[in-house]
Amino acid sequence: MSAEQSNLSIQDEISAAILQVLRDAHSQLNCDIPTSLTLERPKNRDHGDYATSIALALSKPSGIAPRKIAEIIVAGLEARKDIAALEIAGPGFVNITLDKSSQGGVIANILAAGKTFGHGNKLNGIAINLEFISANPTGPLHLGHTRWAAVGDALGRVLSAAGAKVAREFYINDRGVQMDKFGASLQSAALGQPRPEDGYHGAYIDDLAKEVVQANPEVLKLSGEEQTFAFRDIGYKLQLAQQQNVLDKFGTHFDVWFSEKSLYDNNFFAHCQEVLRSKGHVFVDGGAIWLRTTDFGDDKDRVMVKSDGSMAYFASDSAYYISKRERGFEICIYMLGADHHGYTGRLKALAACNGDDPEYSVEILIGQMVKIMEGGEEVKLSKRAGTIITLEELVEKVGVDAARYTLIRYPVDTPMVMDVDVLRSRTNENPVYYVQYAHARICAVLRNATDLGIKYGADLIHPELLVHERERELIGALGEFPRVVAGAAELREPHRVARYVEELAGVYHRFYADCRVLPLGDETPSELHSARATLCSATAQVISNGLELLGVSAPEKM
RNA sequence: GCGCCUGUAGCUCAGUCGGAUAGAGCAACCGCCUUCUAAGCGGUAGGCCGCAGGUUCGAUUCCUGCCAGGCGCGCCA
Repeated sequence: MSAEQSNLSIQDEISAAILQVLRDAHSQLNCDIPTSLTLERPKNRDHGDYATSIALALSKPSGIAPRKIAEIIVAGLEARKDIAALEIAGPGFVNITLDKSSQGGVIANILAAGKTFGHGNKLNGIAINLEFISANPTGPLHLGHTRWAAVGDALGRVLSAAGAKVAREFYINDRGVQMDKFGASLQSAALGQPRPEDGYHGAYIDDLAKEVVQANPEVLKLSGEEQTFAFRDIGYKLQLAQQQNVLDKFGTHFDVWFSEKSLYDNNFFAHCQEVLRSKGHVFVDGGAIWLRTTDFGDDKDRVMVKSDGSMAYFASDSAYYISKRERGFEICIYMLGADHHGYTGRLKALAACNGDDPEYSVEILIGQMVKIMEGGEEVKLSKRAGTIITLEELVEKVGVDAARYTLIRYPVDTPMVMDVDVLRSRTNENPVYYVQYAHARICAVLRNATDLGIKYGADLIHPELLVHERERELIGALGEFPRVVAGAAELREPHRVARYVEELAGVYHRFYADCRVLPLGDETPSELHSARATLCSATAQVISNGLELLGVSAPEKM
């Protein structure tokens, strides 16, 4: 139902109408007419509620002056009742001012759709595999993972809201020498021996080693390699559970915890190798088995099976990709840290080797570094992990909502600094509170409305009464939400939702300052009070829906 | 050397599938609570959108080159 609603939004209707006018004038224009058109929302209110520059864009291909084309558009729209004014401005912009009563439709849509307002069908039915975090289960999750824990989760929510079928996956790197080092580190910690030089040195290793022994005292009876492996396998499960627990508290949930090791069960890797071989890109050189990724633009070919018969990391990468495709995902999104951006070439080439269009089936998002400041200095040391601050410690410092919101509100391709002191503050400089405060404020107004017997709801919108500049601004902002969500999903940029919600909160605060919602003193309740309260409830709904997409709570009281 | 990312107000950053006067918060200054949450609102001030070319009706946005910073270039994982 939400899909139909967003299709029926007033701006979509008008842009469709403009395209129809242009198509009708095809013989005159004699050029290609675009298939879609997005109305802009002008910054300057003198330019109407919506504007389009399509006349300027079509001027060149048609050879007709832009103002002339604008006239055609205006003539074609003039009969519409939902448009109050049409104006041709500057070189050929068409400015559209909506009829006041037609704006009420937005409020009705919001109230009818409730939690699903903003959902759409832009990515309807597309099966997307969203892989993020993907850490070694050999220690606590740290800051580098934290950005993805927040952004990846939000992106998953946004993609789902746009209609995609999303599977969020955490790839557990539970194979290879890191795991063995981890086992050896636990073993030596438990036995009170010095840690291996290239092992893990964080303080958490001691605790974990104790836990392992406590849960399985018999490991102490083993010896040598057998004991190392026992520590590794038991410690791995405990550490993974700890990661899962922390993520759960952080509000980040996965559909699939995918074990790298499992790629080698039941000859799956052999099957993948055969798939790639059958497509002609596997070769043997120097006793190693390679994938010829240079066929598709990679810098160098990649080893899958080393000359000693052991598996290179890329073997897992390739098998994992094939697993995703065989499980029916058409788009595989990888969210990687900046230090892994060199993977782009090989992952795209891998897809091409599998016969896929890498531009479509593989998307790689690179997240730049996160730094954390406290007291004007960079925080580097973690008590637990020894070197790098952990996700858990960040949450202890600033709380889940502030941490998530701050991580999400910036585009991922720029490095960011989190200032703990700001995140603990409760003022304008802390956007999460700014937005949450707007929501709590509305809830307070609505509670008071109920106490005063002021009714509000879909049958009390009275759009003809909501003519104050601030009211029109607010209604206009509310109507943008579905487009913002669709854009965030399409561009894989959940931060757009955060920025929108901040904007909306600001518009609401200004409305609140200028438009009294509830009766003053012994003033008689009127339809305007109900209409404004209804507008408030629609705003609360949209703020709440926006925060939901970010995994941030929308408190009713603060 | 090659590749990816970044350079916008004093600070932290938005914006850009090319559009009308480049935005927000902080910091500075001046205002607004005898009635809905002041965790809020209004105002003043602050800009060669890194530099130089190109594309065009129009470039902060696209292209090229340069400068500066971050990151990466293993039969490691």
